[in-house]
Amino acid sequence: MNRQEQKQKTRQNIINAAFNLLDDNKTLSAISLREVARGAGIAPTSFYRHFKDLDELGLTLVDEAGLALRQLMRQARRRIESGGGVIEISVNTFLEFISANTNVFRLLLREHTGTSAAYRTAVHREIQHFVEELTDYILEVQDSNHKLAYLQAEAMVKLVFSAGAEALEADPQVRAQIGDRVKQQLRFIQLGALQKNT
Amino acid sequence: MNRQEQKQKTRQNIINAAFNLLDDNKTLSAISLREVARGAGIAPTSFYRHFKDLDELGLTLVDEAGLALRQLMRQARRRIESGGGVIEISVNTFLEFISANTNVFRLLLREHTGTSAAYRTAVHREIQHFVEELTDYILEVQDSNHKLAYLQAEAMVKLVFSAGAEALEADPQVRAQIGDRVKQQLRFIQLGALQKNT
DNA sequence: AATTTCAGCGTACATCTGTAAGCTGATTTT
DNA sequence: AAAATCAGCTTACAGATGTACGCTGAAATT
Repeated sequence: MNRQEQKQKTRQNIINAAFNLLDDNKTLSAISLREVARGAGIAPTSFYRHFKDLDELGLTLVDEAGLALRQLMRQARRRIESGGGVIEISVNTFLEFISANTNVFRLLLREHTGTSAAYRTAVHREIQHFVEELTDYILEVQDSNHKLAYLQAEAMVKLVFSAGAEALEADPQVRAQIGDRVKQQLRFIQLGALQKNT
Repeated sequence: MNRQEQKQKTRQNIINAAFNLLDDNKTLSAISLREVARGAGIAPTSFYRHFKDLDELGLTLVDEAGLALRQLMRQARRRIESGGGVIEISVNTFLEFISANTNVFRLLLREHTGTSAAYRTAVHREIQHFVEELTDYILEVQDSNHKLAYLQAEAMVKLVFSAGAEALEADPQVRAQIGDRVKQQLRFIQLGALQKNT
């Protein structure tokens, strides 16, 4: 194994260790360097060979979470193109994402209203990207004006994230109910926005 | 001054100190006993004369926040009775509340998605109360069925809280824009729910 | 007046934190 | 083959944390 490869691997270990710490009711600002090092199987001080700061690690995690979010969007779009109700498929895809990447979503959720301004804005940017993509999509399929479409998209994303927050702590069975509920609410918005437009 | 009175006063000092610590990017789970004691002007160990735990203090704070939320609802209802658009007045009242009780709202917002399950459910309960009150109100004025009204109320509350989160970090000028935006979004929901009903 | 209660204090300790300093040994470069 | 690099280690230290223990003096009770 290369030296660079080895370093990359350790770096990934650190990142994974940090994500795993989120399981245990931790915020990014609440995890400690030593904990992370322990989880990654390295000495505390070795951490500095990879990150200048815990903050730098934190921002890296947010970036990774954002990346996952974009993959989620791509997947949803692909599924929609192969037919099916947009709302139905989007919500399902989102809920699957939450089940598969629990800690990634947890991170986004917590840091969105968290204590670090840097993390907050970083997460906000990712969500904003989400909103903009949805706005474009609405403009494509729904014939509306940009401002209206944006308002609609923003409201929808907020509701979906909010539902995701609930789903995070619920049994799979309850999750399905949460999904159904948010789907209906999204339809309210869709109907309302359409009516407003005409 | 009575002994009891003095104790009450110190207790309030502790509570105020804790609320003030939220200013400075702290979660309930991130504030330390010693910090609080320092802020309240007592020795660290004296804290235990008033609270068993930091957790006990935390739950007390959540309770106080819930109380403030109910007062907010009462005020909004009173204003609505003296005439004016429901959405308009509700959102305005809510935004005023946020400006006047910044840290109370900050607390609710942070702990709602925070790391302590106990705080989360405590906050959830308060918000749920909010949703139920709004459901009843909708049923009064809008002639709908209970399930639909509940869905509508829940969506509205979520959007309002979400907007509140944004407002919390914005200039007063931007706050007004946020208010306008959420008002429009609430109208989407209202329109959509009405249409769905008929 | 004598006794009990108890809010608040000071001291003390074990545990955790971030990080500075310098070493080691394998990998890479020359 | 010799030299340089550098990921990871050990040791060390100064802070911060929660909290156990026992004291004090004023207020409340008897």
